[in-house]
Amino acid sequence: MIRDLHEWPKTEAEAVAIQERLRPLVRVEDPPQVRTAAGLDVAYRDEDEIVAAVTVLDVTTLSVVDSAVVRGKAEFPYVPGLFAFREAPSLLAALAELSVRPDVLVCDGQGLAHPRRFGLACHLGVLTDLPAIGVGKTAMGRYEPPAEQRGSWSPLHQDDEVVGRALRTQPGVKPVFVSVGHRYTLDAACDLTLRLAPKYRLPESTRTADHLGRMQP
DNA sequence: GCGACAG
DNA sequence: ATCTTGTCGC
Repeated sequence: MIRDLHEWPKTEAEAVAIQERLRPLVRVEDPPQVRTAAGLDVAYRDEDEIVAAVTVLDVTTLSVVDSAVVRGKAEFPYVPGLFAFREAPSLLAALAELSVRPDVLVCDGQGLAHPRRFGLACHLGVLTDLPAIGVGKTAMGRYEPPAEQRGSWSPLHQDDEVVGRALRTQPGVKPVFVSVGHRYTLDAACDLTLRLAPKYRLPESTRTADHLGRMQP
């Protein structure tokens, strides 16, 4: 179910090699019916102490139906492009404590919108084989600002390909950056993001996970 | 040398 | 990510 957890990298070169090995396992396809969505977020404390929080929401009511929190240590430094190696171990531990298996992971970061097309959402999706999407707060690539109204979007380009979308979840507010993680399509990922963000810029799933992690003593 | 750089 | 005052809006 969860692969490669016992061979976490010690160097950046090992980390890149793992990304390139797992990258072909990403599948882009229509997701099955989504009734619950998990929001994942990590809060940072002192030095390398981190708190991984996961909340599972009913996509229709946006109510929290399950949650888990795990305190841990960052086993990898923050390196742009290798973000998953810092947060994924604790997030996977938190996911393992859930009693409800979510239909999709909504990750705080990128999926295919990544220099090697294997961001956090792809990594978590492949390791768990759960559908996953990435909803980031900053762009990894170039884009034209979408129209000001909620729901409008524009393609996010990296090199010469479309790796995601800049999606306006609230009128007149900076867009979020949506990309496929695993077993999802870009269209479906944007639909889900809009359903999860009826009131604020970020999906309710990441907001509740963020609050939960921040609340931990 | 200068700017970029998920969280 | 986190460090931080006041301000605007619901």
